[in-house]
Amino acid sequence: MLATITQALPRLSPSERRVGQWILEHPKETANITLARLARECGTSEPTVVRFCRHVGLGGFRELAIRLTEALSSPATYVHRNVSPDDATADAVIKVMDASIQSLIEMRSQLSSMPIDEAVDAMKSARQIAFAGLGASGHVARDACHKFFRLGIPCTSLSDIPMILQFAAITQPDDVLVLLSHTGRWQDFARAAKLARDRGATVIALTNPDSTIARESTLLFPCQVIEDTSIYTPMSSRLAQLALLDAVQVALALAQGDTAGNNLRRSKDALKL
Amino acid sequence: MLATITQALPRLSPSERRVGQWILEHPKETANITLARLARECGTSEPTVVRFCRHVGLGGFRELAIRLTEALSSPATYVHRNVSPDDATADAVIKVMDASIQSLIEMRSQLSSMPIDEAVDAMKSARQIAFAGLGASGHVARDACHKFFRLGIPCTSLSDIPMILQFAAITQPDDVLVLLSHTGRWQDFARAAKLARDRGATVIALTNPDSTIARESTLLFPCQVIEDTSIYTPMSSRLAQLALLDAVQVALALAQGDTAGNNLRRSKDALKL
DNA sequence: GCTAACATGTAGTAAAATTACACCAATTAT
DNA sequence: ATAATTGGTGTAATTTTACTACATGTTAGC
Repeated sequence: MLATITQALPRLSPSERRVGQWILEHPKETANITLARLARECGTSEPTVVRFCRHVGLGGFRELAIRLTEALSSPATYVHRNVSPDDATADAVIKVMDASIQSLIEMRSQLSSMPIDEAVDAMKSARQIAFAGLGASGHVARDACHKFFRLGIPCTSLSDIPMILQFAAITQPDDVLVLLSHTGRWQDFARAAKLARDRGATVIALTNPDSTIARESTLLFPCQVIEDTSIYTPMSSRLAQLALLDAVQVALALAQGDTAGNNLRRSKDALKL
Repeated sequence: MLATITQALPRLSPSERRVGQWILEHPKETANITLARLARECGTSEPTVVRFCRHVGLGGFRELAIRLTEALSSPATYVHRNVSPDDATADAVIKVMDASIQSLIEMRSQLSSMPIDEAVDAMKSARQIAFAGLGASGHVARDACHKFFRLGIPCTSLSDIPMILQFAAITQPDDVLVLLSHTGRWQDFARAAKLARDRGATVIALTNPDSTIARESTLLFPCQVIEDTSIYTPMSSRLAQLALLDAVQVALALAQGDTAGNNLRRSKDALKL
């Protein structure tokens, strides 16, 4: 959460930035402050504070308190530092690992705000599930497809724009389309989301909450991008997405009960030598 | 906090006890419920809930939410526990996440014993790199391929046995073959490793150290499999492998110096809109 | 110099938490 | 046995708090 704020800081307006800075300086107090007091403390007005919350991907001021206590009580040990060319290899490797761990820890602390139950509901009764992603997200999509199909649900993975759009155009109401995008910038994804939603399908997005795709989707799993200021930094958020999908898959398996248990067991047995 | 409530339970009045019990049963929901709803949920009135809060040593209802999220998000260690069918969804999801985090932390602690520098050396001067994996590891292989090729080195990913064997049979001394296997059991992989090594190529294995593949390879990155006693447990080691390859890639980029920097920058720029 | 987009604050509204008070039941004292 | 007292509980009013709609000012672009 604190990382999200730090990262969002530069693209905020002056007054909102003051709010963000104050929070970063007094995270503990912010946990149980009142909207009015925080506004006064930052020399601004209440709506500005609320707008700030929205901009960092929160539903409102109330959520800020929750997210913040969450962030403070989870041990934030693996701090993200950038890799620079003069790092010794060992240092660099550790840094990369730490960044990965950190992104998972952050995701963990945000799990409670994710619509997992809703997603599971939609998937449980789905006619088919399609996972769509480009580039690095394409791998995630394929991985997810491979994972979910073992539960006995028809799955596809789509990794180019034409296929995604075509799929969206012929969805049925009980289809589920899962969109994977780190930035949420691809306009065609948003178009696909709208298409599918208009046809009654459930659109689940794992993406930047402050994006078009997020707005066009039925269910949103916010995945903030840790902006990689260093070109060496890999996409740790990719790992987080994978882990999140793991979690959803397990939740779905539990919801399915015996069916899933049997399917999983059979597909594991098939690999035995 | 939850302990405090449990402890206070017997000395509370009937209606307040109902409140306490409901909270203990639904701790996650309580975190962002409203006073009115909680009262209705427990079949009592709002003041009773407030009185309950006072009785367990809190200043008011608002503090309850804070203390509760604190309690829920604080478990310091990410211990791996198995998922069982009667877990509430939220619990299961947290467990899966914890398992993933734990596997990365373990990998981090073993980094120093891994032949990263040797691997980087081999890759830096490689004519080409091939990543081979089946099933879940196939996705890892493709991901790695996509990642390393941005450094300007010719890469392929191989995800079926015949292709892997064929590739191994025609390798040249400055080729690198990376084998990905969780269990290390596939005999054909070991055969491929031997073939390639006989032809002078470098064989890097990310696998179970106690396996044939491990013995046949030039460089070994030991990846222990967290034996999944529960069929619901997903392959967390997959994440660890991904993260490890991330780290190697960054190490390689640093070793390449300017070349890598430029290549990375160019491939990132190509995605800009 | 005008328009459009954005930033920010004012004032109002809805909702949520808290408090004051009244009622009832059970127990105790007369 | 009945009146009085106490603890528990809910109703309704009050206050606080978060949020929204709107208006004003400010900056950037044509």
